[in-house]
Amino acid sequence: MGKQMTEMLKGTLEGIVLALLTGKPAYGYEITTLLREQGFSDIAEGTVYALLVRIEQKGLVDVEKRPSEKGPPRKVYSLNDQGRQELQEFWKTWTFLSERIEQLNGKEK
Amino acid sequence: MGKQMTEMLKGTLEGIVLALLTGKPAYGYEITTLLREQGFSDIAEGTVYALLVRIEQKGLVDVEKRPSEKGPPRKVYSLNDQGRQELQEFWKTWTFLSERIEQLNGKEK
DNA sequence: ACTAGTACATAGTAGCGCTAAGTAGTGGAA
DNA sequence: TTCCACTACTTAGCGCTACTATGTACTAGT
Repeated sequence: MGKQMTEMLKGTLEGIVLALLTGKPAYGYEITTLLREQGFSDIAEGTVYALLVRIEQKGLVDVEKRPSEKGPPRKVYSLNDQGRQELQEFWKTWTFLSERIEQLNGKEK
Repeated sequence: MGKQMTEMLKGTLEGIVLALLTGKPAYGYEITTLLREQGFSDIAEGTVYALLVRIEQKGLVDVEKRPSEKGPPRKVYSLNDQGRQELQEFWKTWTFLSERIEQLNGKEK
């Protein structure tokens, strides 16, 4: 990751993961793969797992352990009501910020 | 500031300030005021000054000291070539990130 | 036995915005 | 003339988050 991207992900990655979880539950390894496919090609595994621990402790997701055919058991995370609410606030904050920034983009030159 | 916004500003605030500096030089107090007017209503003064120290040390801006009629001398910052280059990279990173996130926004629901 | 892929965990580090407290200068109100 | 408000800049310490690095554990193929 570039250093810029690393800093920018602070505060947005949580929202991104919550958004990924909307509709369909997922487990850590799966989420990491998804993120990498969607362009965050060198997201660190540890980053994702640490984030998942965090959002679980904040009570934004429900967790269920399920056996895997190919390795250790998976921890499947699904968004709960509190998580959905947090996600909504994420969108509000994001929209606000991105509007200001886009405005600055227009101004220069 | 909400905690979400605080985290989101990490990595974007520097770009925002660099963008503000495009075209017209400005000093710290002025930049803080500008940011507050543009919606970042409770940006901490210390945050801005610390950021200015940082971008000066990274060599992204030129600094000139000018007397003020109303207080201590001002430190006027202007974007230099390296700063303009950094700003360009900021836009690239921002565009990439915001496209991914906007895409997620469309997907849900 | 070895390797690769799947799956999760965590201690330590760096970077950045915030808090809080300070210094310094000017002008107006009490 | 004392006090306050505004202007203007500085900096130590804190909390949060992504990254680095390393480890554990299970399965399947060679």
